[in-house]
Amino acid sequence: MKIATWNVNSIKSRLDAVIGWLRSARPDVLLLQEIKCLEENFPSLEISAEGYRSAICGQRTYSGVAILSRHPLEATCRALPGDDGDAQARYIEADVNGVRIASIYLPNGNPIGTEKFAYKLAWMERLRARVRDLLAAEIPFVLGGDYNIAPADLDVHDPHAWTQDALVQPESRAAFRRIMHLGLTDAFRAVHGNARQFTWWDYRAGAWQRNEGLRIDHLLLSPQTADRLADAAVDMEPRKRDKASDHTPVWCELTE
DNA sequence: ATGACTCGCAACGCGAGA
Repeated sequence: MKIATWNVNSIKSRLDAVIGWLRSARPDVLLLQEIKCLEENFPSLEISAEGYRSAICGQRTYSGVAILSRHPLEATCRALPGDDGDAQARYIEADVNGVRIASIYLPNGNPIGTEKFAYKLAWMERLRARVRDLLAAEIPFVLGGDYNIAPADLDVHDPHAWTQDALVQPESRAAFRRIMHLGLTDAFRAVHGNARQFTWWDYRAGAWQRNEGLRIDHLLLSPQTADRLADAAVDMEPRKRDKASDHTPVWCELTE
């Protein structure tokens, strides 16, 4: 079972790229972030024509997440529990082939010291509670998405240049570790050890051409799915194309 | 360089992203 995640920075602008990647990479499940549209405007027909069902959590202009699946999927929730007042479309969860799968768009949190940063940390605490509950229920899961966290300096092209950024703050990284320490596995790291590999490159200043990026998109596996981890990688091909998203897909393969 | 691009909105520049 191949599960991938990709922040597409608008599904409307990236529909051809997504369809092309579905055809070439043939994932069983593709998690999308920043679809930037309401559910009613999501191109479900075009996606369906490629053989994929979809579950959508949309909003106007910003954010928005989706789960595409070649297999039947049943949405289990369309918001991260823990704050009924949180209207941002950043979390959707579904069961596919006996695996609970979530598409996550974790808040960016910049600038640090603002309510945006506090929202990020609070959101991460809610995510930790969700992970704790899934583990307690012994539900096998894969939580994939744009975590907006570069877990270590290895995941940052120039750590010195990023010291004031919410994506690398000690509080951000500690919150990420609190989640990981519940017993999760970072699929890319489990397969590739300390390889230096980014998943996002700024559109500006030739960051892509200079390979000046961050590794902020992750697939986090529960113990039962980590047992089944056969392979994982970052696919750089979509980032090379014209009109690319600033993120590129990350995928993992689970044995059946 | 508090920059640089790219997106949606529906402005005819702005906010947000990371």
